[in-house]
Amino acid sequence: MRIGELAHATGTTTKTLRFYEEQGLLPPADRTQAGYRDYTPNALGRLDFIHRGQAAGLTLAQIKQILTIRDTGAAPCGHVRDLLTERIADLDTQLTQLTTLRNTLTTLRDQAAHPEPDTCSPDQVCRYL
Amino acid sequence: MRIGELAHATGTTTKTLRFYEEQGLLPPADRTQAGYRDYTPNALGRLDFIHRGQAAGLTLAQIKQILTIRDTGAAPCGHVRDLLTERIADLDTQLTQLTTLRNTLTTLRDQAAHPEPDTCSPDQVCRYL
DNA sequence: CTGGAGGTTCCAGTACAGGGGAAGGTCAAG
DNA sequence: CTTGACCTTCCCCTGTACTGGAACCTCCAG
Repeated sequence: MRIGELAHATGTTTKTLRFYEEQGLLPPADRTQAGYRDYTPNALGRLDFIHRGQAAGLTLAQIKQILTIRDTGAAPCGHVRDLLTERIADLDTQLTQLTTLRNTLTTLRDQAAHPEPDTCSPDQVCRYL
Repeated sequence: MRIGELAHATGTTTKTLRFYEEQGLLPPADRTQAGYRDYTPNALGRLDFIHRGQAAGLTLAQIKQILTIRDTGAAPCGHVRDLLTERIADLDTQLTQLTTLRNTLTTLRDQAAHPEPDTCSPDQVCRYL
């Protein structure tokens, strides 16, 4: 399977696949005599996994960690669970912060709905922020 | 007021202040005979505003828009209100997506809490993701 | 044999908000 | 007179996940 086919089959681009290889997410592909990359169907599953990892908000570096564990022959379940737990904690922090920010901004905007430009000094730029 | 004092007073760094000047967020400061930047106290209010804008999640580019309007002599209230509205809509989108993701990840992690490594094929890398 | 669609490598750039550090000028204190 | 703190400009680097383009090679159809 050539790089263009694989890209098409997995909904990505040849650029991205070469990038993943360079980053160590995909093992160096075999080459044809002409020097073309020649992928086995295994690459499909691996790319699907990468996409699932990204959908879960993992970074390529984290996905690479899992793949590396898998490549040594071990089952990465434990590490995956830890990463998911960490990611969920991050999400909770982020959700809290964004909710607080949303409340603050809503209050500010409601105040700005009745502007009194005269009470804004150039120094503070804008009373409503 | 020299750049170091201003940086200290506003809790930032000289690097950042020069960067803001370069980006057009701060007007070019006056210079002493020696070529040192010499700030008026106005810079304090302007920097506070920049920090408030950042705390609201605005980008430097958006903050610059507001400052440019203010610098032409107009009150930027309307534009600020629009930016806040836009920002709140972005937050709502983000909150929805993150909440959905959080639910998905929680389900995945709970499944991964009872790992059955044998049922994970190397091809799919990990059953739990 | 030629054209076009693929492939190859390598270099550079995107957005974001700065940070690191070199080479040199300035100023007040000791 | 020198030391040290501060200032100047300059260019490159950080992290993230790619994307664009140049110059060149290879394969297949007409």
